[in-house]
Amino acid sequence: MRHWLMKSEPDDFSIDELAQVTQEPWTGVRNYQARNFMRDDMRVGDLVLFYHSNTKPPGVVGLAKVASEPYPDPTQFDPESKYFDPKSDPDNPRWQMVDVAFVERFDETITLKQIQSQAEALEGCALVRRGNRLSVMPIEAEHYQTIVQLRSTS
DNA sequence: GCCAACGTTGGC
DNA sequence: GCCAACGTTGGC
Repeated sequence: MRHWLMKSEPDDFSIDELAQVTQEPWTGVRNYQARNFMRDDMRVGDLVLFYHSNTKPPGVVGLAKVASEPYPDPTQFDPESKYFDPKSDPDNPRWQMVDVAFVERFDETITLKQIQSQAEALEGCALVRRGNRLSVMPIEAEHYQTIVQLRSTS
């Protein structure tokens, strides 16, 4: 099983909303690298660190899991959507995504600051690399453990 | 609000 | 194919 981190701005879609709806299509990813991870590498049941970006404080706020095979993101064909992509061909959709299911909401956010304090253990982790803007990224199993263990030490 | 980092676009 | 201009992300 692989581990992932998926970012969302809580104003857009938060862990609380995921907890309410239980499962949600991960629409709106418009970055090829992030798409490729969802399309090519995710498997149903993979665990996901749910990350809130552009908020105070940014950090991991809970756990989710991959809940579907990849399929075309419908918002790319919806002219009313802010994710509409007029260049995407319906016969060969450009953007694929997966559904994500709620697993757990943490009582307290594991802040980016806490995560960065583990720089040594997280060597090579995309999340702590400089200038990283990927919204979907793989996390090594050991790094996943390092991050989740920050729950009890906070 | 600022700005560094990075992706995309388009002229050549 | 290069690269400058521009747009977006996201921490601070």
